[in-house]
Amino acid sequence: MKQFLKEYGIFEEYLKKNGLKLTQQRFLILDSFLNYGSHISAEVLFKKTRTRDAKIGFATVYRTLKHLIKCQLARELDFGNGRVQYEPEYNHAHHDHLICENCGRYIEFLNSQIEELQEQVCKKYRFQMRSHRMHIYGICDQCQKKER
Amino acid sequence: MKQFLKEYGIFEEYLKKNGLKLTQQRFLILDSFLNYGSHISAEVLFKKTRTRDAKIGFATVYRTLKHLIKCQLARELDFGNGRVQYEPEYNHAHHDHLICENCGRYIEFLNSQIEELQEQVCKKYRFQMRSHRMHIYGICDQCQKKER
DNA sequence: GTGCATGCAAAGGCTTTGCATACCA
DNA sequence: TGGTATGCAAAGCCTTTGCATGCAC
Repeated sequence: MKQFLKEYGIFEEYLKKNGLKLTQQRFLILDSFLNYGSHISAEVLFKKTRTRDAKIGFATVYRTLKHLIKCQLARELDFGNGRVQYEPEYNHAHHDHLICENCGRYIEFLNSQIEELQEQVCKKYRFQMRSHRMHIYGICDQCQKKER
Repeated sequence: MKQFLKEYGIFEEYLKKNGLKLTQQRFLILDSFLNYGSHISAEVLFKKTRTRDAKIGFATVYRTLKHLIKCQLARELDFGNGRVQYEPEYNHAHHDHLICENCGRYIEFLNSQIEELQEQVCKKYRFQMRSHRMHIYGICDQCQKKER
């Protein structure tokens, strides 16, 4: 629990502000989440956390994730495979995803020209953008090589 | 059942090719789907079809939708609200969506520059694109006006 | 007639909720 | 001490599957 001090601080502040309690479980889940370092499903996060606290429950993981989203430490991602993924949001700039339909790998990318064009589109439709997601589905480089 | 002759033809051919049967229900569901003219959920499609055939079942709607996707008459869309939406694919060029988080309205748009940049991104990562989705979430013009 | 299709209901998978107990403040 | 948090299990929601009956071919 040495790194991610800022994130802990944000979570602590959020909990205090909302009259919520600073429990071991909540910080254990946050820590597992941040240490995973990539998109993670609630199930995997549950399992990861369980290796450190054998009694943790599924419901606690889901409830904690909701809090992490509220204080913008986490972000929800739905790749349309029936289970929501979560990824760290703090200190993690906006980006889009290439999703390999073969191995399930996610590649993050950011293209400022696309971002700018998105804003232009919104202007044209007088649409007030709050967030946006771009998902490109296909086959990644490594899987293409394997197929040959 | 006068319009959409081409779509009926495509479905018929698909069914025959795969040794499937041309049932009333299947064509009734296809017709309700095409006549709806916009993104539709399985539940709404079920209800729409039910007004024409009081005995139609949920499972038949889902099973038929799977076939419509296979023969590319329909396309699945997941806006991350827990239920999948379906939209006509035949004669309906690729486009992206602005999704109003207030009223739920979907606005379709297409920006060829964005499309081109997406291909460039894929090239850079040697990623073989199969499909892509861009969803912009926010508040639509009409809802902004109402808020004032 | 044969075999796929249907409709019903039950089961699945993921997520949320209810409730008694535990624990932070 | 008082009230929120937890863990368990049950319930919810959307979708799929199993099965007996029905219907297309």
